[in-house]
Amino acid sequence: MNTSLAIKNRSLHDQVVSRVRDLIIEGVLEPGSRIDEAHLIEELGVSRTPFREALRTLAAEGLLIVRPSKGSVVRKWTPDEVYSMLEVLGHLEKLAGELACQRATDAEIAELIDLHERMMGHYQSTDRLVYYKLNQEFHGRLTGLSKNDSLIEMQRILQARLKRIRYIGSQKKENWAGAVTDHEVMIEALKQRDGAALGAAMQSHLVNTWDRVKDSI
Amino acid sequence: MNTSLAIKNRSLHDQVVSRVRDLIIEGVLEPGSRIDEAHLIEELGVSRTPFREALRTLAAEGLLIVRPSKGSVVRKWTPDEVYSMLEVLGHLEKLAGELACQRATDAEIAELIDLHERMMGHYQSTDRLVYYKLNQEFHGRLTGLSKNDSLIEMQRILQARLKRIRYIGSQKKENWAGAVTDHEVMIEALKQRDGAALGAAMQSHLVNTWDRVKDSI
DNA sequence: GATCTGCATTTTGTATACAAACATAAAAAA
DNA sequence: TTTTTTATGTTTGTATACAAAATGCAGATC
Repeated sequence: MNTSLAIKNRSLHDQVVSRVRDLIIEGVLEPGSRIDEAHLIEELGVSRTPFREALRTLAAEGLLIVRPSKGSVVRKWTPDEVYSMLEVLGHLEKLAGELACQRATDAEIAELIDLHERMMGHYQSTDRLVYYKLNQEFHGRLTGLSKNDSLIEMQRILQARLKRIRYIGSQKKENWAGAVTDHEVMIEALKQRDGAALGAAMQSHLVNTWDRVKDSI
Repeated sequence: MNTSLAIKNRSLHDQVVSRVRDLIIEGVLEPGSRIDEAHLIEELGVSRTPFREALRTLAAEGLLIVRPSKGSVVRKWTPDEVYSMLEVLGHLEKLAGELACQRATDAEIAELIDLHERMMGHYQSTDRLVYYKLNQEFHGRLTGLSKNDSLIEMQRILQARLKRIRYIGSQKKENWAGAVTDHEVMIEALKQRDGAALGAAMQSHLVNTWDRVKDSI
């Protein structure tokens, strides 16, 4: 019943939060749909108290909305909201790119280049899901190289909110090719430690993301 | 007992969250100190369940840390963390300034100028606390003119985390004068709708903030 | 047929009880 | 004296019970 909750050394709260977060991000719980407390606590094998605490955490992360006395619903983003998130995320990743060029070690850059190569492999073999997952990791890791914890945190929150939408946007073939081109430019700038170029590339990558996803929201 | 919790049309959760948030921001609950559940529950006149849900929300906002089985503590920022927050906030407010110049109406700009004038009045009369409060409002309102909800939200989170620290940093007289000069530059750029200048001014304002606060962390 | 009203059912919100983990301090051993 | 052990009280975590609110539906009314 509570099979996958058996990870040790993590509080029950954290486990419930990440379980439900995954259900939202993966689309098992559809945007706009109501959270069925009774059903989910049964499924997760926890009682209402920790489950509801987890809902509060997820609401603060922006993944769902708690409507007083009317239950919680999975948050559904309007096109305007998606645009605003991409606008901010693009700006944040621009900063991340600039800082990464200043602060990353050569080894860290090499690792990221390696990750990029692996992504290219999955692009060649049209392994969409693996590419998508590595792409999330790529953006997270690159932001990590900024060595700025607040930046990393804000990027992670926005990335989590956008995950579903980006997944949908990655499903058209021509979109994918465009994203890959963007990444090539980013990697080139990172190799040269050209902060301005990397920042600009990351920002325009997210502007392009809007073009790719806007029709599927 | 639960006197000030009597605001209508707000869920108990929201009321507890904002009450405790205020206690943290105002420094009644000191950074690093443990949250005395029993005591605060008594004080607020609520039971543990909604109180603990509120703690989860505040933890997600970054104002406190829940240590499993060891209680919650008011989050205490390291100098590095404060620097990282200011680095991000400066960058976000730079974007806000640029967007505000594009998207704000003339009336909105006039209102902000009016707020600025009022701040100057309180600067003249060395009314530090009022100035400080209006200053928070100024930054919030200016960010609001970006018309970007995600940006507004991220700015608010960071501003809440930094509130105490900025208050401390505003206590030296020469610091205050510097901040006022920054604001003059910002208002001038806003009047001209010069996005680049306003963005740069806002960013450098936050860089200067670091200089003002760094010794009092 | 459409809308309203009242009741039963379901769902949500809060309080409380119990169990588990932790902290403290006194007693025992080294 | 110092360290370890054990006992005790306190705090935290979770489950559950009860109260309040919302929802759905049947019958009444227009």
